[in-house]
Amino acid sequence: MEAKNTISQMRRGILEFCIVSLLAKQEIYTAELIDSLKSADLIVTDGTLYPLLNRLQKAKLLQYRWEESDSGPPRKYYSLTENGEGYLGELNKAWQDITGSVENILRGNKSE
Amino acid sequence: MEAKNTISQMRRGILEFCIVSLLAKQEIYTAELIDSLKSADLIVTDGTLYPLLNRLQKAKLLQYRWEESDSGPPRKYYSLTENGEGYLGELNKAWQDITGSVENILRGNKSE
DNA sequence: CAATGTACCTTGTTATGCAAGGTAGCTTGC
DNA sequence: GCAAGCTACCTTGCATAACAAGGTACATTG
Repeated sequence: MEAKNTISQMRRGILEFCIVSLLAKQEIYTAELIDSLKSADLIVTDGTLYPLLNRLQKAKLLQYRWEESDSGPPRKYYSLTENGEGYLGELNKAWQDITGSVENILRGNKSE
Repeated sequence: MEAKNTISQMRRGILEFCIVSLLAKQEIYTAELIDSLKSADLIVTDGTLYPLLNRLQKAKLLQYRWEESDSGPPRKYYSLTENGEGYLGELNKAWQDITGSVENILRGNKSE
């Protein structure tokens, strides 16, 4: 109800982190990416993913190659570039910082 | 560098969760809120907070009362409404869901 | 009564998730 | 060999929100 918008907000940015993490493990194309995210209970549509992947690719964090399919048009298989690996490191650290901050707040570790 | 935008994206929504959590513990006004968030390493400016607090208050999740100060103009002390308590429960659950999803992805618990 | 400081608020910019709609390649059935 | 349907990729328009910058008002202090 009230929380819906905020909860999708919570997922922003985290989504990119998850995608980069998944791509660090294996080459993957968009539909598979959506399935992987869905099995981790992060719902996304392709209208969200394509712009995001293009953005990361233009930033040289991702690369892709075309691969033909047995059952339809060719697919773009994405993977991390070397820059992307470093970027993943930054995101990992940021994620740990954020979960740490949230835990501090929930536990009430205030400096007063 | 590259990660800056995404890292602020990560904090979106989480910020609101942290604020509601802090307000669940005690009445507090904006400057104190900023200090509390800062000691948990979540940097925010008042240009972010005022609109957010007003939005939550209009949604009847927060209430406030004026209190005079010894050293300046009066302050708005915010606290959770009853609805706000329920909302905090929703946000707590959402946060747990999200951290769970991220852990699944990082660990590679995919259903394939 | 001017200067300073504190507190609250608004406006404009930018980023991005998402829904909806569009293009094109490939297969299947006739 | 072509129409229909599926799969994959991409774009446009909208709504939301963090943030910087700038503004108003009240209180204290010299």
